Amino acid sequence: MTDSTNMLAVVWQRLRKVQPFADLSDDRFQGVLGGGMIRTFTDGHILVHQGDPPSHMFFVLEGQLRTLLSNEDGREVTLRLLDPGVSCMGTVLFMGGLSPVTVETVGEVRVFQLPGHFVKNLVLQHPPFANSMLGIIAANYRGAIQQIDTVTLRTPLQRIGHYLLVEHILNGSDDLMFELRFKKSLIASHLGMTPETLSRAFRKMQQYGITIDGQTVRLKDAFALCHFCDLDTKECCPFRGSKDCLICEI
Amino acid sequence: MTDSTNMLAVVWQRLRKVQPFADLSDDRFQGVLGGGMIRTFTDGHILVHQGDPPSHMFFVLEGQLRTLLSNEDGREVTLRLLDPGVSCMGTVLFMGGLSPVTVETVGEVRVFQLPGHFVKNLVLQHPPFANSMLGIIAANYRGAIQQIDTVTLRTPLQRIGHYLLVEHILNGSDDLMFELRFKKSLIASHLGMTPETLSRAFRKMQQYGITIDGQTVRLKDAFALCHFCDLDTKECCPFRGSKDCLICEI
DNA sequence: GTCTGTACTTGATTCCGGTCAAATACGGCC
DNA sequence: GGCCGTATTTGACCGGAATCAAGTACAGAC
Repeated sequence: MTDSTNMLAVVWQRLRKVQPFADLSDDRFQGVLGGGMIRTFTDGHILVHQGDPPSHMFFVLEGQLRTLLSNEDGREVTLRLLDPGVSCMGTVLFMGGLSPVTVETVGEVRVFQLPGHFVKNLVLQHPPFANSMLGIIAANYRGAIQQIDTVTLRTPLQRIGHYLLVEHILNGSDDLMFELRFKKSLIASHLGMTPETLSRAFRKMQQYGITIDGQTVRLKDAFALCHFCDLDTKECCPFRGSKDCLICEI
Repeated sequence: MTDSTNMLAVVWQRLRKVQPFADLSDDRFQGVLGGGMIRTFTDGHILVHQGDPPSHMFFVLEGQLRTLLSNEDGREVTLRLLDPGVSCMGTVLFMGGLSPVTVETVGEVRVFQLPGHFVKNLVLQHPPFANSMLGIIAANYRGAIQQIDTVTLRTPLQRIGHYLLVEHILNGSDDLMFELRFKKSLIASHLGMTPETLSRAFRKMQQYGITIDGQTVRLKDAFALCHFCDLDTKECCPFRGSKDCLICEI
């Protein structure tokens, strides 16, 4: 088996079942694989600069990416933190104009990149694919709205509580202990605060029965984070409406 | 001519040439009109509550709408301010789940509302429509990203400068005087600050040769707002790259 | 093991924007 | 014109997060 067949097998395995490819026929998916390429980058590599014309849609195969905004004096906000199976720049392709975001690797990363015109053609030729793309973009939009909510309407403590809650739910919420997926400085940047503030807020969370040690988060009980729940998150909570949840009670 | 024919004429005139309808055939557009309905609301009416399941996509015919987020203690951020010809809730339909935003009238408003399932069907049946929807959603997403940039990376003064610049460009940028489209408290809410801070910042703008008197904005010269330009906005600037622009020079 | 660089924590200080309160301007109405 | 309600402005004050500055923990190189 050649190296490139090996790689393709990896892509297949990673991307076959995720949006926007899940609804494609095997044939068409094969065509997609042929239309794109696999690339590997080292830590801190910039895949797209703010202001570049968008050329590709990227799918994370291994490692992590982040999308971010920055201003002239070097301050930055992290918009999204991407794990394997997740895509970026798909939206930007349809915005017209230049990319408002920068895409940067976090550690060593392997991505699958698909040319923009390829994605656009697929949208026009294959309605279910267009539908998937709509779903992806809409989901990203929801994330952006969530972030606006977070940075404008919540205190640092609430932001972190909410972030931990979402992570906990993503993690299956069956364990009272889980690992932070990203290093703290990135989380701080995502939540629109400095690492110092994040650190202090983590300490304060002990009052709520939540302790953070390194990358490990420990919860006193399954409902420790309920205090930070909101309508949006409640929808995804496996204990939704449980009598033990103080918030859901109300 | 009956009243309802009159109304339909208004809708036709307002919506025929705007996205996502511009690319539809007259026949299909007629079908769209038949599938939706026209409604009128008074000031402060809530069309959609945060947490409602999204049911319709709305198009402003006359008046203004705003979309907003709010938290438990009544603080709110305005996400978008909609003038006639603009739509909302289109994105939310494709997000799945409940609406993260509230939609509220600003003054008396006439809207055209199209059922969600109607929009979704059209997307599946008519690829160019799907493409338009992608464009709309992507544009909204760009707006959201712009807003994150604004509230996290810019000072109040910069936010307002940028806001005025965009308004100026939308206005055609041929006049050194233009009117604010929205009342100041709404603008403040959109920019993530209090009316007091907005007021003080307006005053400071005099240093840059920009005076605000009531709803009227006066610029010292055509380049007074260049100080607040960014890459994204530069793309839309009619004087882009002009030698007279201090910023573009660099 | 030490050394080194990075990430994180902790403390002291500063400053910006929010809050509260009061004054003022403005538009609609009679 | 005068009156009233709302929007905006202005001022005084306060609090919380950023900043600056050390100090600490930790992983990796050797």
